[in-house]
Amino acid sequence: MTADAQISRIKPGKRTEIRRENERVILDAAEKVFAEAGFGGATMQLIADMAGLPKANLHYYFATKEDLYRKVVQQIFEIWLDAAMLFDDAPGPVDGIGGYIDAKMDISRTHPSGSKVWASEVMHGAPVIQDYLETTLRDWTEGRIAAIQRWIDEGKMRPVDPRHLLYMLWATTQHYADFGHQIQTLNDGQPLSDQQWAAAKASVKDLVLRGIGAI
Amino acid sequence: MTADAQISRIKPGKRTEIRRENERVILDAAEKVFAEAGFGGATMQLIADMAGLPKANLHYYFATKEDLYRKVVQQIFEIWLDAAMLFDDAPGPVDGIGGYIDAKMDISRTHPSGSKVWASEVMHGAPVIQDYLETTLRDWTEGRIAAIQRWIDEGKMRPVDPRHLLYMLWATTQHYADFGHQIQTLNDGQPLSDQQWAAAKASVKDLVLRGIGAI
DNA sequence: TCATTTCCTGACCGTATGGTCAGGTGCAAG
DNA sequence: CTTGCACCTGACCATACGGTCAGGAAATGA
Repeated sequence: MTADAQISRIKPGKRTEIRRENERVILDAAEKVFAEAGFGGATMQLIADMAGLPKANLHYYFATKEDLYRKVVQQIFEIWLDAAMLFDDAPGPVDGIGGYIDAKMDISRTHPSGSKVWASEVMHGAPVIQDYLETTLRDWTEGRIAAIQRWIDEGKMRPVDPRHLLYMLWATTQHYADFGHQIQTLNDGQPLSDQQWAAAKASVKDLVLRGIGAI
Repeated sequence: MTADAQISRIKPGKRTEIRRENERVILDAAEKVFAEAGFGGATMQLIADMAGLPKANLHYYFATKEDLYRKVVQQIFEIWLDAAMLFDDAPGPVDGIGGYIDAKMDISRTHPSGSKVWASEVMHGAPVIQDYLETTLRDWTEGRIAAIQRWIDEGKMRPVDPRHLLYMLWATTQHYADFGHQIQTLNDGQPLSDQQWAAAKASVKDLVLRGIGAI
């Protein structure tokens, strides 16, 4: 590797700027379209229109529709994992589980499309991210189960099945993204306001933390 | 209307028998295919193959793909509503909510495809069943909220937000169908056994009923 | 038996989709 | 200025899909 190559990599020129920006625009558009129409219902033309680019340009950055979809799902998976950090350093379930609920509820509000794409992917048998489920997600889950079991052993919460508790956390928090349209319809067609979101978070935390006897 | 017409309607011949049976076969196949591939990913050919019928025969019974899909979704909606009966006659939250959880968990096990089609439909903005959401589901929800509020007023459970409690019930029970593949993967690739299903039901009921202070 | 209705289906059609490609445009290094 | 490379795109192609239809098979009632 030459000094020139290093310099050109350190200083990103207009070229790499364009690539980065266009990939971001396309991925954002794709996430929305995949969430709204599903993989089969989404078309490259729809994504191109939403991204404001010609269809052929999409194929310049992403070889196939599957390739683009795979990138979208991977992007979501990383957001999930980042939120999971909250669990780690907490001294007990109130901070750990409570903080995790807060983080996941925030993601459901800020990244509803991502959550829907993930849900759709899993519902269809996880054809793209099966390996992630079997490695990263499984490892993460086992670690969290151990943490919860530790809290139980320390008497910080009731002896509940950690696995089903995790499922409840996932289900409840993601429901506000995946079924957001249903919730909005039952809210007189209006999206939840800031206050309503706060109330939702408080309700979920209250119900769960009471359920596990942490408060 | 003539007497003949009445008689022929009372006594179903082989004709109506054939129609009923074929419609059932097609609807069952369609439910599976729609659940596995989504509306856009499902093809009439796939449904026909799974039903063991020529594609043209599907169009004899169901005019369009949308028509077939609509019937599938309506079929699921009726199952949901039937399960909701459990709520009505219960004297308190332990029977009412506990029974509702039992019923919905059973449906998640016996009708996973239906649950997935419903979830997919809602995630995509409920293009087909929006009117159901705004009428039947809204009315049912308001009625259940009133029932829960009554239990709260009678001191049979803690004062929780009934609406978010309902969302938690839906989310948690349907999660076992919609995310069944993920749960199976985290269960060493094996479907939940009878005992594991019983444990799941017990965990959900325990967590929820403790959370609302009913036990 | 005959007439009528329902049921069935192979072959076909128009369209929309994912993907390709040749030929551009414009930036940047030498 | 020249060269090279990344970027861009209108036009095109093969395929697969939803849906149609003509014509036949089977059931039913008179």
